[in-house]
Amino acid sequence: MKLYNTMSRRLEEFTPAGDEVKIYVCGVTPYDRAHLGHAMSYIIFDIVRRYLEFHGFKVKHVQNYTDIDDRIISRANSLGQPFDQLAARYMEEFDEEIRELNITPAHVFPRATQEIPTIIEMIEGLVAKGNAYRANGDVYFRVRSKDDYGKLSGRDVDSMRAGARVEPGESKEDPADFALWKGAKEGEPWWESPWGPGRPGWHIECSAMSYRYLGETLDIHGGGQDLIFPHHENEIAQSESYTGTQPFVRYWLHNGWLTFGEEKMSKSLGNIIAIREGLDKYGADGLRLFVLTSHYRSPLSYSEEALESGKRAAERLRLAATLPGGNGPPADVSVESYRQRFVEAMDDDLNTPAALAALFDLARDVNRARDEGRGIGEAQGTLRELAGVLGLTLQEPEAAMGAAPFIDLVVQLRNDLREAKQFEQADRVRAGLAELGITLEDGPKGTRWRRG
RNA sequence: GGCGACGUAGCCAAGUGGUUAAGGCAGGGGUCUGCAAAACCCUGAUCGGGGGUUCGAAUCCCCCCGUCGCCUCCA
Repeated sequence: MKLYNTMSRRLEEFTPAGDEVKIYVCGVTPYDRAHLGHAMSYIIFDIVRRYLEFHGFKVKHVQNYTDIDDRIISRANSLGQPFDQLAARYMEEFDEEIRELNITPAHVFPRATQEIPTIIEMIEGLVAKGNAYRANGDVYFRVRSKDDYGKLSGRDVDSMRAGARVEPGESKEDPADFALWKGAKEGEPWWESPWGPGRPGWHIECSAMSYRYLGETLDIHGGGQDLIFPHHENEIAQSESYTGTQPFVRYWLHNGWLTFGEEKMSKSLGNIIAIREGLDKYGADGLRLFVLTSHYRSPLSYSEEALESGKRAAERLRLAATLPGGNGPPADVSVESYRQRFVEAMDDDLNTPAALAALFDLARDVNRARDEGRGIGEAQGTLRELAGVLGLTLQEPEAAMGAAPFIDLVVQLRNDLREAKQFEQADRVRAGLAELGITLEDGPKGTRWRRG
């Protein structure tokens, strides 16, 4: 299979370096609710993993939590609660959302605050090698000590200097240098270190955690495109300087943006839709379909219409895959050619829109065969299997299934009315259920109901 | 200013040199149904604009118009 490598800026045939594929995905900073942009990114990397496993690769997947950083501290302070309590709350929420989104959990979910020894060890190594220096209570990475700095994002240090940010009180040698360790200010959480009390800077935690759990070289490192610079650029600088091994990462994968209208969906623009809201409104499969109808490297724009479309499309696949077929001769559906289309599409840098198109065509074949009363078990099995590779559950939303016996009872009463030709009464029952979000379908084998 | 992405039917979105330009949603017509729903059948675009290369371009080159992202908050 081919993957687009941000480092080389082209498609490359993927082969892991060892027996298992080592994947590190940059996780969230739990300072607020996660939004659909995050969901998009983690759905995409879930597919990377599922598809690698589909191909028979053994995968080790690590996804971190950066549970200490400026935003967490400032939000916690403004809410008047301990930073770790705030982070814990959002990590819990995120875990639950991941579960509901049917995203395969990483094998390891390390947290920055629990990796302080590794982080300190790495910083010490960088200082010892001359890649980092202390300044007041801080430690900075010396960008000029790595001559290929900027190779991932296509920047050179000189052209960056103008825009580099220097906070008051910082004493960097070069404006482009970045913090590995930040000395604690009044009222900030801190850990003891050789440079005095402080906390890790942004970037170093990922280098430390990926090193600890996956080693010097990762097969795949992923995240949103906004992480290319500075985050991933800096990770490369730290990791390669520390280990002396190149490359730090063999394949860099970055997903495009979720936009809201014409703008990027982001906290700072205040145009976010929370994952929770999306799940409640469109369901896990609906959200996933929405994400997958676009290629992962392209920007995807949010709109209610597009999400609604995803929800309807998910329902179409679900019904095709689950409604029973007839007793007739097995359908004449060449599942192998569909499987081949699917694999070809996915092998081509995870072309999920094309892969989905194959699934929808297969669904049409299934439906057609069902209409003819033929056996469709095999075709449905293939549909379910391939949809599963994309992480679709094809399950009905689980909410409110406790009402099922009552709905069954009402449906039965309505059918009594229909048998008595009391259609007006029967239609009123149907309309009433529709108001409650229950759709009825009268078929030759009786009445079926579903949510939506 | 530097680097990058994008503009395909009402909406979302594949395709990047060569059969009739995928698929989804929405819409219209039909079949089925007591009526619906679901499903099935039929139905829509020459690819931002202009020029060029080529036997042949949505797909390559040039110019123009428009949109967006990154340049140390960010999946």
